[in-house]
Amino acid sequence: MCPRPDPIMKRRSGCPLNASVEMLGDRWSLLIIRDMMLRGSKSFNEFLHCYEGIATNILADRLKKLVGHGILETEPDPGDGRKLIYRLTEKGIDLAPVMTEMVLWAAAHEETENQALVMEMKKDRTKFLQRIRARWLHSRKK
Amino acid sequence: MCPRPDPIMKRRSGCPLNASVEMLGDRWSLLIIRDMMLRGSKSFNEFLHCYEGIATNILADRLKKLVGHGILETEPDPGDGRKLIYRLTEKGIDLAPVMTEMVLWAAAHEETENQALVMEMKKDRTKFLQRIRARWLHSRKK
DNA sequence: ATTATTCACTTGCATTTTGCAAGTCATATT
DNA sequence: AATATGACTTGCAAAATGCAAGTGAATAAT
Repeated sequence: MCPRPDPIMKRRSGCPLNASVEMLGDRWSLLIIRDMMLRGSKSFNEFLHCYEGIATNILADRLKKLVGHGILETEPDPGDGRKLIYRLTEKGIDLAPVMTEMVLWAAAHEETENQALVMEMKKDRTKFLQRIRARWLHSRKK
Repeated sequence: MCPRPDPIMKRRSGCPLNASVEMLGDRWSLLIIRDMMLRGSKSFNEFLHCYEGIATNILADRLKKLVGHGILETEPDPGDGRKLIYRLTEKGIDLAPVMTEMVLWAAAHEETENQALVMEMKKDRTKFLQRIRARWLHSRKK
């Protein structure tokens, strides 16, 4: 009885950076989260049409893992029985600072596009993060 | 003549987050950088004995890629001809804020160890980053 | 009411990456 | 001269990735 839902998920180490890397250290997870935060993507098809072009099987796998890690949660679309709505959890939206630092780092050291976004982040990091969180809060209240 | 050394390295997209993910989005790169920043590791053997246990071929590959991305640089050890000294470049040490946010995120949402480090980061993020950079500056002046 | 389309996935299969064990080879140490 | 160390390669099995082509339920069009 009462089988603990997540007894000891074994990690390579207890280091917090390692925990992050095991959840997010691949070529797609953070891009999915980016599309949710910045473009408001929330369905399989919207993720599928991200600029980088993820394959359907990989996307399905990553969504499953992100939900499993409590970074995303799902809800059936009330207006369309085929659709599933994906949303960032609190834990998920808390990745905004990570994403911001990664964007600013690359923008500072590589040739990248979307300078408008970078400028907005650089100008006032705190305000930018507040805006992302505010949009998220707004989107989740029915 | 004059073959441009890095003419157009093609990425999946020009998004700065994608650039970061393509350089750092795997299960080892950031752990190597962590060991350099926090433990002062600087040789192949030191990286090899990180707690998570990386294999020699993967380590060699990651070091090569990190050097290729300008995140690390090497220098032969003046005292021992077998040894190579790896050091973080300016671009590499600039990853400190990324690492910090990833650590704080995992510490906030997962069960992790090394609470001393986490506390130090949380207490005063700016001061923590300054200390890391100061140590790095000190280690690189001969 | 039937047909076509959309949506969120699976499945099969080839390619690539990862991981382990065992070399290799140039210094260093004894 | 013999042994050990440091930084890698190499071979090979297993896992992850990527592409194309399904599948099956729910909706939209005719």
